Amino acid sequence: MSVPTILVVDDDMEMRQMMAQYLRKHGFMVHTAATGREIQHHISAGRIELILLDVMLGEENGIELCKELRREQDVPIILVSALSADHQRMSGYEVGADDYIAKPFNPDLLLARVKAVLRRVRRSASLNYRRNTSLFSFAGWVYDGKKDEVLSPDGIQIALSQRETRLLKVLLANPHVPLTRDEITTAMDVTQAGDINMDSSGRALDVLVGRLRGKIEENPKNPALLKTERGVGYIFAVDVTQTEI
Amino acid sequence: MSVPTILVVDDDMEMRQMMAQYLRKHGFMVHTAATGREIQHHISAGRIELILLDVMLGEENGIELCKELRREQDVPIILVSALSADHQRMSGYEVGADDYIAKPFNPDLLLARVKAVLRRVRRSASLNYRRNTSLFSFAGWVYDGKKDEVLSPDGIQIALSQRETRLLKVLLANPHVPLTRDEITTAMDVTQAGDINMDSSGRALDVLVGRLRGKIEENPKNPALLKTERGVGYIFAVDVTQTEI
DNA sequence: CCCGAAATATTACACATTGTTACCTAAATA
DNA sequence: TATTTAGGTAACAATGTGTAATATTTCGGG
Repeated sequence: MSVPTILVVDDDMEMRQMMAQYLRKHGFMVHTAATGREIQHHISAGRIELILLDVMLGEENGIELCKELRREQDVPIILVSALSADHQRMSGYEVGADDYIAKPFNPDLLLARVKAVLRRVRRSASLNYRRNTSLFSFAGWVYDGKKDEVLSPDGIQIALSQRETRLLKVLLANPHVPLTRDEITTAMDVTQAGDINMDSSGRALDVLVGRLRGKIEENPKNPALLKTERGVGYIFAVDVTQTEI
Repeated sequence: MSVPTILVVDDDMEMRQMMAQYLRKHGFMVHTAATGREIQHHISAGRIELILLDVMLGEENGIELCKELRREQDVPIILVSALSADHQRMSGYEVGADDYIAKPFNPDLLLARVKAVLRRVRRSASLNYRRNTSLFSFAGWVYDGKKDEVLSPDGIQIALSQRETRLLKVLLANPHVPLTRDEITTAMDVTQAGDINMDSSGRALDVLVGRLRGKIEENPKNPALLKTERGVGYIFAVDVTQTEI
């Protein structure tokens, strides 16, 4: 199993099947389980992306199970229960559930809430992922987020140093925004954890900008891309007003 | 503003204040707003970690606002509304809300659900962070996964070069395992995406090992930690059989 | 339009990092 | 033991990067 899968846990077979079928009908991969033991089994076996957990699980207690799962795992859990009093709901949230749905429920609403939780999880994941390796491109310039080089609009590879790459990354990630020296300096260090901070006081940034211009600008003396915003800092932008013949 | 803050948006001042006060009482930083315009303002001004958004916002429509916000932002949103019919709830989830709470609500339950969403967001974030920067330690040697330095068992900081750090990281991550030159070479490049592959043919690795030994070994000529496995490669290990006086 | 102060650019230099090469030593093997 | 082979290391070269000194540009006020 490697496709993200929802695990439906309920000791009532009918209920279990109903939920599973409904979710499958809407395009999800679904596995089912009836006991806590089986949950563990599924989790260690593969990629469970969300657990729909019944609170009253025969001998076992869904709340307890949820608490245990949370100790080791970060799998999102939606509790489902016939107990709908506020204090019962709250104990569900307290043990780390992501949502708490009262039975009987409207299956469409269940679906909506499942989607909401998944959306949240996936979003956070992809955002953080991008932070490190996404592709940046602007005005035809492409940085692959990995190698120390950029592709010019003509498709020519231009090798950069590590430091130059980081500078470019920060600027490309914020096109048309004038960045202050401090912002750039900070961002360059944050960009790649684990470095001695660059001293934002000295002229290091200016020198670096100069070097980068030397590599990516047609005419470094009169930069068309990496421009200076006097009194502010630098900006990566295309001047649309500029009349090109 | 730099502390994570909850933004409460409701055109009814009493309601707004009530929610804000309650959340503040429970340790949250809270800002309030009455219109969509103000939301934008708060978001661009600083770190809003969660928005509690009333669905019926005078002239404006919370659902629409939510949809718009989602287009650009990833801020978690909990919708609050007097409209509690299933289809109304569902339209809330559809536009990307993380939760939908019906008025009137039990403030404790609101709090629980706010916490549930924040927990989810923060968890995902910190997990992804760790993915890149976990801590390695072995036999008293600690590498924090970030800075280019290690702590010796005596707690002394030893500065390393980038390359040395990567080598150590690979070795620390596989203690007691003899690694071939190829494995080390590959791992060092994979470790940090975006590099020209190190040529595993030359003697670069040997030289690097020598340099690292010079920094971390008591007696570099007779290494006690970073040992050579002749015909294989290198290994980071403590020889327990060795009788130390 | 010119001057001077402030901001930015550039140049020269110092130093660290890192790979290569050549030569040396130690270990394995016949 | 002689020979062979793997690993160690010194010296060098190519880069990368920051600092400091110097040059240049920009912009507001005479």
